[in-house]
Amino acid sequence: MSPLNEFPRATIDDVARKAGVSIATVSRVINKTGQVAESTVSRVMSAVTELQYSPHAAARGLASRRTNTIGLVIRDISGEFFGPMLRGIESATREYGFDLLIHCTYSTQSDETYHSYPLGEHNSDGIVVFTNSLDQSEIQRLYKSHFPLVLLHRSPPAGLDIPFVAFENKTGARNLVDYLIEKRGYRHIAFLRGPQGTEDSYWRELGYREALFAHNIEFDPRLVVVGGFEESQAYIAVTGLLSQRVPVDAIFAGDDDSAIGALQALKDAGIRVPEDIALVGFDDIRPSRYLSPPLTTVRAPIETAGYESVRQLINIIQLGKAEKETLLPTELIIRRSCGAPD
Amino acid sequence: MSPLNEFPRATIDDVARKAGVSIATVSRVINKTGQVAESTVSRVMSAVTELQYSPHAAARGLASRRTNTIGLVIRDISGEFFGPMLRGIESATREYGFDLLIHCTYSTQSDETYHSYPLGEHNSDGIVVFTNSLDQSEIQRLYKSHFPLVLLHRSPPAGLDIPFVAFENKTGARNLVDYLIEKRGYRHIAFLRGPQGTEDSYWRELGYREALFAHNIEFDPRLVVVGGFEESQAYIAVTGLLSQRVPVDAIFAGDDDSAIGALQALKDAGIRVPEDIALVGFDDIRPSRYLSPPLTTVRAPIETAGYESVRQLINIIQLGKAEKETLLPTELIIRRSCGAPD
DNA sequence: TTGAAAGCGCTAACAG
DNA sequence: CTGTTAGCGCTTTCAA
Repeated sequence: MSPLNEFPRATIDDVARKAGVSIATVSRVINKTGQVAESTVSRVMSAVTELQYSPHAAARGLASRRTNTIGLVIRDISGEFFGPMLRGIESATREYGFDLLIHCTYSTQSDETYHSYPLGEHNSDGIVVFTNSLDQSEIQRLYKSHFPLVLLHRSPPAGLDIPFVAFENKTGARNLVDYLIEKRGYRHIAFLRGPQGTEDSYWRELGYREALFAHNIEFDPRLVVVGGFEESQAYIAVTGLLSQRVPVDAIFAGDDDSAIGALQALKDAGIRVPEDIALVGFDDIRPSRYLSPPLTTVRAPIETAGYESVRQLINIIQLGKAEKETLLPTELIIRRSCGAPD
Repeated sequence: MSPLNEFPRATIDDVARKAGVSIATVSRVINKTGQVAESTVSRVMSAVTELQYSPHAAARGLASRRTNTIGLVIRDISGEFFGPMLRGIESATREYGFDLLIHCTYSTQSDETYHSYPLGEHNSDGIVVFTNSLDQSEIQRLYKSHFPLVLLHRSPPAGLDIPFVAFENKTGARNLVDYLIEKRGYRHIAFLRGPQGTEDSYWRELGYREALFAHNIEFDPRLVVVGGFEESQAYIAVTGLLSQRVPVDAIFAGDDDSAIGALQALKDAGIRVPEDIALVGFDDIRPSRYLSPPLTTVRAPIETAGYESVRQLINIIQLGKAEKETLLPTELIIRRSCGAPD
């Protein structure tokens, strides 16, 4: 009936039979566990090749209580951020010989009969949780069951001692705003926040405020609006900001996506960038260098962060421990949008 | 020793015991297979909830001979193409209740003792193969073992009857070049090929040639150079083309990435786009609309193609059949780079 | 409508 | 160095 299994795969028994040994020996050879005579090894190996034998992952997992798989939980696949991040995650995963299972929590279809946990001890050896893709209670549940966990671009909920990986957001933002003030002479710098509760946004704003404070510039709440880390929302936010008639000579968009929306809003309002108002972003996504003018921003090591999160996770799985906190440095990328010469 | 299993998960036995039924009944309730009394169902369900039971994927797979997982094989994770494609793939996967396993074939580490097949009947119910991520022999092996397979953005090797999903590349290119000739009056149109053996490039070039032919423009091989679907290579190719002093009034870059490189080459050579030479691409990736001038291109339904490939694959898995060929239509996106008014 | 029991293919003691 | 054997947690006949 099922289209599967019309031509059954070779099993460990087939290999054992063909090589004239027991399945235990085959297992030893395949997994390089225990001593096996040279001649036996080669007999087994040729049987493996001949039969095109590949161990059945489920059987292996069941017997060894290890899945050899790590899971990635994300909210959805979107934006310029995702590709590089996954590239880092995948390469670490493969480098350490694990498989990669991906799960998006976007549309939680609630027509399930029972609350199924998509990723967990039943199908992976540990998971990387991206920002707020999993709610607090689920993180807590996994944590309490001692399931290996690493958080990417978010810190753990209060009281939970879970390793996490993030950018040096505050320092990056601080350096950027310092530069705007010191080298380019701006004093009325607006900030475009990310969505409510985004940690990245929180720390970037803190860096922004610190820079203002360090230069004796009073923080003006009217200059902080919500750009939502997103093009269209940023457009609206900046349009609104301009209509307020508050003096603004530069805009720090919390991320490059919102910078793109901001740029459009400025252009549509007939404002020249950077002559009338300067614009800077954060992340250095692909389109940023192609904008007119090219965008000054802070380059975040997105791929490295992904890689590192998996490395830490595998440390937990294999050694039982990892760095509690991995903060990756950023780099200031100066382009024309801040008024710098080409 | 192992950090795992310090707090063992609930098994089907635990649930059965707590609900006062046999494990067979629990299985029936969970999988909605077979008749179970209303009252029994609710007893089982509350036991499940209470114990936070989640079926062990490996055990399930071993017993049922189904993994409930589909695999994606790609060469590497790169470019603007990847994100949207994966979004489509993931959403179909989730919609049909399958898990998604990803494998990159980029650096085939050959230090494996035996040739391991990363994705196959041992860990997935079927796989989607992206372009040329898997060599012919491996595709053949899987095909011959009747393993469910769908090819994405490539057609099957000769003689193998494998369903595939792709864009209407030829029609898209044909429409684009027709437009350049008919509406914008260009006659000396260059073409930037993709890497050797790329099917997308092959069909796009065919559309380009058809359009020339249909308008009695002789095909000039000097106008076809290799842009490699990549920024830096396209830069070099276009720079070389310009130095040849062959008349060119428009460039059709085989994809948008190479269009970006071409644009830079033109600018660096002091050539105005579109006044001196027009430029068009294919794909409509994110940066294209932000270039100066914004890029005329052909929008390809990248996400839909991903979605569709999984849908076809699941049809094979569940019904044993699928469309042999799914070609998705493209859309002409006119922007300033081809000389069109804003 | 329910339960008993036989595996699924493999790993990991434990013997030899 | 090698073989025997007992499960891993679940699905699926087959009986009741």
